[in-house]
Amino acid sequence: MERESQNGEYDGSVMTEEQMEILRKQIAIYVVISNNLRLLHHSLSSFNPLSSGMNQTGLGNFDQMVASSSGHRMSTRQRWNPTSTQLKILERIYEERRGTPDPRRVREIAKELSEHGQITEKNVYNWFQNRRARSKRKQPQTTTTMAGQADDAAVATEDEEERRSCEVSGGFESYDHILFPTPDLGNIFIH
Amino acid sequence: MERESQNGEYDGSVMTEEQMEILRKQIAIYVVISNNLRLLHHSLSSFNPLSSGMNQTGLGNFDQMVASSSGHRMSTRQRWNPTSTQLKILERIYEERRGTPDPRRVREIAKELSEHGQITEKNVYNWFQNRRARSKRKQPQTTTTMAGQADDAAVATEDEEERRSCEVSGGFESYDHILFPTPDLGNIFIH
DNA sequence: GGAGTATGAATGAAAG
DNA sequence: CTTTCATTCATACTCC
Repeated sequence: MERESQNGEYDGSVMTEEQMEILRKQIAIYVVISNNLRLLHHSLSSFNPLSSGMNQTGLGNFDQMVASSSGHRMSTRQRWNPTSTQLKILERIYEERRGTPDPRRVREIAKELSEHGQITEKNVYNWFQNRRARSKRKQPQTTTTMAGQADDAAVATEDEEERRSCEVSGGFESYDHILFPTPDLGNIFIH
Repeated sequence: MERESQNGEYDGSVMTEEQMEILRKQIAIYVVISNNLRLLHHSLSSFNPLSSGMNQTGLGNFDQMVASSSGHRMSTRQRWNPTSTQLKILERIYEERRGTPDPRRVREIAKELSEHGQITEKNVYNWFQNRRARSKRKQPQTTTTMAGQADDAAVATEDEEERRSCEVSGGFESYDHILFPTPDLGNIFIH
């Protein structure tokens, strides 16, 4: 991209709607990318606990954010925490049968998941309990539109409820050229 | 993203140091990219305020993140922070019904408080949760100097097999709150 | 500008 | 099942 946007150099010109749309899409993509990277990095950390010994340093913020999962802070783990593999399996099972956990099924699941780390039936049971309970409360998550108008510090943020699923991540592959660009940040913006 | 097989088969294979290093670099790059995008978007917003009508494209809401700059302080606020008015009201409500986080009244409260700034039901809910939890912790441990930081009594449970996976997921639900967040997208953007 | 602290948010577990 | 509690993580704010 040849615009000098990064420097805030606009020389008077303002973006067209079309350009804005492109920008929005790019931003959207980066949101997904960033998130995926975060998750990836995160899971990698758990797969390679030895890496905690190696440089937590060097990349600053991101590492810091992720580092907490591999720091030494976890010496006092008393509460079960699913491994990434376990979580993935749990999520998948949850997707299959969104219904009742089924006491018998719980046993099976626990058995299966024990292959990937310590786990008890109770853990599985609780997980499903929480999973369902919380996914239910997430619906009315209608972000209360806030009207800026206040004495204190109102923020007039337009906020419409839009619940479209991850359609963007679907067209993810076509952005490989974005995903693995040269470190030259000047070329971030395509075209 | 595709490096983890569906069945969670990972056994011995772990990233090499070199691969890790590459990953780190890529992540680092995206950290910068994201940050730049955020800044860019921020400046664009001021150029084209009309964009607010379309910005809620269903992805992480950049605007939420950016919008916070119009709050109290100039600092970009990623996480919700009650305005003084909101806090005052919250405290008052808390005093009224000390033991009741108001499962159903949360909505009312959120509605009311939205008059005084950005807020979601979740924010209100969390606030009461924390308020109660922390006011309770203060009492018994009066003058416990170290307060919440020092974890007393290291339980020192079984340490073998330290699973430090956190909220990694392969599922969708798990990061719905990131992709479709309540006004807080802080996880992605680090500063 | 790095350490310490206050607090918003996430979540496993348990109570109701 | 629903609601609450407890613990922990992450961040922002403050102060030196």
